[in-house]
Amino acid sequence: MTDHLPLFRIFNEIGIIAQLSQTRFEAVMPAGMTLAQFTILNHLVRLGGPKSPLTLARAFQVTKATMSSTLGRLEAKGLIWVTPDPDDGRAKRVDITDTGRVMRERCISAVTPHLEQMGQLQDMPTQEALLPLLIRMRETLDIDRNGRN
Amino acid sequence: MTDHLPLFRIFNEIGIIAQLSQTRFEAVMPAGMTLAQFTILNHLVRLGGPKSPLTLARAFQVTKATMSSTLGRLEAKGLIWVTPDPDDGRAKRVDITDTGRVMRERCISAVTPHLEQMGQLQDMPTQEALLPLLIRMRETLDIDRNGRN
DNA sequence: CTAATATAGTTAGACATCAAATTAAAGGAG
DNA sequence: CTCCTTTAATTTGATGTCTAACTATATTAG
Repeated sequence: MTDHLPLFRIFNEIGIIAQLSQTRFEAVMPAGMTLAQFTILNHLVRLGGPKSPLTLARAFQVTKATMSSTLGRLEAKGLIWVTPDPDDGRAKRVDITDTGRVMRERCISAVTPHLEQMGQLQDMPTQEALLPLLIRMRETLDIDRNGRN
Repeated sequence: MTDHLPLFRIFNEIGIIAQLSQTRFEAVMPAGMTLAQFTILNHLVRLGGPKSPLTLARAFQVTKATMSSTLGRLEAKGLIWVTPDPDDGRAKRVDITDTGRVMRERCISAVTPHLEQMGQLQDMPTQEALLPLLIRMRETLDIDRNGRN
């Protein structure tokens, strides 16, 4: 099987790369910060808050349960701020705090040099070629998925 | 940051694809079987057993602790067979059982049709182009890593 | 031979993740 | 207005994963 279907090998390589790169990121980040947590802070800064937990879950394609748990940790650390949605009694609104902004900056400062260094190991054309292929692949998986949220 | 470094976006896409594809696999596999567990069974069949836990950990680039935990579950289900290494009192030898072989076959049968269907959504040239790029990328990450095992 | 170091595995504690079940609120059908 | 269904979020229990600390055995230095 693994021999006949290149797709299986592709998924295999992707899984290993995802694991290795995530571990690498987290090793240089401020203590206790994970990629999942950073990504949420970054999203709130770049696209602007507030966002509902469900919106965030969809943006990162994780389940509501996963988002619930990660938001809980961010809130406990004072990096985000969660309030009830005044327009919908079921929903909440999540936004980044000033502490959260500072933490995001620290994460970026910590990670950027390593990212640049890694980028040099890999030539540019390779990177440029890779991205569109990956995006198409992700979209294919996405279209086909049974909406989890 | 995410806007300036293509490498960051690449890792981002890879992370999402890894997550989605793994979840997809596990949804169609026999109940209780995970990708990690299947991969170990498959490895033992394809390359032949027995292998030490450490050898397996290296093959999949996970820590010994991770391998220990997954092997524990496979053994509890009777899918593998673990014995002390007669030549080295610290080591163990892991091999697949007949039950394990049957389970591996069931996993392959369950997953293959889905994999083929997904392969058709993605044209062949794209797949062929992708794999070598990913392999190079993984090797780059690998060379640079601080050996975990 | 003994002491220091290295290697194989396990355990403990944390986090992200999922599926399934639960709670609470909103919306729609009569 | 009441009942049913849908939606937002949480909780529970499982898995894979990591790091750090630990045990036990092997190897190497003196």
